[in-house]
Amino acid sequence: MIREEAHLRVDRMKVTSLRTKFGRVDICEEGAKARGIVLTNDTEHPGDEMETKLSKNLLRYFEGERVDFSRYDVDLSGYTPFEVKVLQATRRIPYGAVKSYKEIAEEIGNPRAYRAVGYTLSKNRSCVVIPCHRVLGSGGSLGGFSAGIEWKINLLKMEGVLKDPDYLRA
DNA sequence: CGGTATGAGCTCC
DNA sequence: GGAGCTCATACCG
Repeated sequence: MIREEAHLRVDRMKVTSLRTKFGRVDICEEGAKARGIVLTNDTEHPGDEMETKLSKNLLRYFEGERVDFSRYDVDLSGYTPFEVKVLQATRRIPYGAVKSYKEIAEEIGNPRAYRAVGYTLSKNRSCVVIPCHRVLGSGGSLGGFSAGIEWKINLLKMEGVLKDPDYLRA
């Protein structure tokens, strides 16, 4: 019984890679639910790209289109209640906008947990759909990014948030 | 810049 | 079940 359920899950699982101008992006979907979006520092590409609604919209996004991912279903299993609140608050940041770690902490009713907010975002499995690149330090500093700070800079520049000289003073 | 306060989660005993 | 550690922070001098 457990085996059959596991099998069904595997059948519903789609994994593919997208070629973007910033590097390869790996995505994993289960049914209509985003399970993981990984920004890699890899330029090589395994081959065919599977077409799904999410992959098509991600490609549009990486081409510079203003795509809203806030209605996509995202897998939040395995996260603690605190982490879920952080990730949901982060999801509500619109395209081209930013918030600070502290503002996220305040929004979820735990104003001094700004440091824990950063730690939580470092564990975000679904980049872009949960736009953790839109969370910066409170003075406008970049903060960190687990996929590499270049990704954060590129995405923010693409969304029109950062002008070129801005990231020189990280 | 450097130090300190700070909270969530994890590991070890 | 707590001490001790790690973090993508904030804020002050």
